[in-house]
Amino acid sequence: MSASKRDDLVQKSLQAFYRGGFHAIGMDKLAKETGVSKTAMYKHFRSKEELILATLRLRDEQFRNWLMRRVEALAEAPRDQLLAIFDALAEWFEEPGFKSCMFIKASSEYQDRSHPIHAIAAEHKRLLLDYFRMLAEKAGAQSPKALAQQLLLIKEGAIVLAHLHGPKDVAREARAAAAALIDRGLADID
Amino acid sequence: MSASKRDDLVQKSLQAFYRGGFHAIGMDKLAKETGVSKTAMYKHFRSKEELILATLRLRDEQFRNWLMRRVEALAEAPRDQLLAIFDALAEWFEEPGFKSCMFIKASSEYQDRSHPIHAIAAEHKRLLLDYFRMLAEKAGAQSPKALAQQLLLIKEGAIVLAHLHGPKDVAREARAAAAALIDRGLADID
DNA sequence: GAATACGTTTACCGATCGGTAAACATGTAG
DNA sequence: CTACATGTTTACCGATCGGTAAACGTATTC
Repeated sequence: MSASKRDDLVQKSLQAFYRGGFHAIGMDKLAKETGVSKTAMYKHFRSKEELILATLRLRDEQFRNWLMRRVEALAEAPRDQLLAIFDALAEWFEEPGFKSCMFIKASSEYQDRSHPIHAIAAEHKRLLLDYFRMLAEKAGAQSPKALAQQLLLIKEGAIVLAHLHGPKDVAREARAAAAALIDRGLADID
Repeated sequence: MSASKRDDLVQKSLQAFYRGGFHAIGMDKLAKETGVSKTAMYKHFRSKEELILATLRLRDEQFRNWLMRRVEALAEAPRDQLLAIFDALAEWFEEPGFKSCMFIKASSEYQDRSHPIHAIAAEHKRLLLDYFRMLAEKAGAQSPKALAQQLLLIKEGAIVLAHLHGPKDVAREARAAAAALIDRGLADID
């Protein structure tokens, strides 16, 4: 029960931090929301920072898993999968609880690149970049790295603007921009 | 002296919040950093939130002014000015103190769209969108609104990734993506 | 049943949070 | 010089911050 209780704590902390922010959610509030006593929390994690790191590791796994599964479900050909990224994003933006990206928010609250929380956020984006590049390679892009980076730019921008302005036009224009860049990145001659 | 002292407080608060984050910088620390006593601060602003709003209003003005002047200095033709946005961004990313966008960070810490701080951040991006659209119109884009939105997506993504991964490749790929979308958005036939 | 071990709750720590009241300068008008 | 207004400092408020020690309950082992 101990291992699952720890997982339960991390899962519930993840939701609380996602909804409320890292600095804004204190350990007392977290104990109340998760139903785990403060002392119990400090038995599993030595500090708030380590708990946050654990929630971010879980979120990284959850999100990338969700995205890959969704992309595979929406399209088969690598080229179409690159575009399907933005269909998946559109679905995410429409979810009721959508509140931007956990890692963008983490890097906003822990701004120093040397901070472990910032570093894990950067790593998450790096892994997404790797995923995009793999798809771009399979699709036969002239420069998979450049295309992946460009698509990641659009994805991050879309998240930020969907959070600020609502999902309305954002997902559509992100998809349109991505389609144009994919077309261009896969053309035989440019 | 009163008016300039207030401006001075806002200016110094802006720097402190930009470097440290909104929740992380308390009013005591702010008093110490700005050299203005806490009571004096509360004479000018009824609450921390109002002070934050004032810093964001100043930042909005500063940033949009800087961007427009820089774009005008870098290019003359509207089409080139659209691209020059990303040259200006590249310069910004290379500045020593660059730590993402104040408004992205504000919306990360005050996530509810109904919150005044979130709202002012959304408004800032809306004003940038208007500026981009005006340039796109002057450049003769087929759909100025769509092109402006796409360029804004890239800009926001670039800021996020420059903050997370450093300025290295980000500005270059942002510019390349923008160039492609501008080409496409200004073509007579598509 | 006594002793040991382990996880939970309760109560508490000093520091800091946002915010305020009262004491204290300082300048100006009569 | 007095009287009043203005602005600043000092000291303080209850609440909450991240984190901890000790009391307590419960199960296992001998």
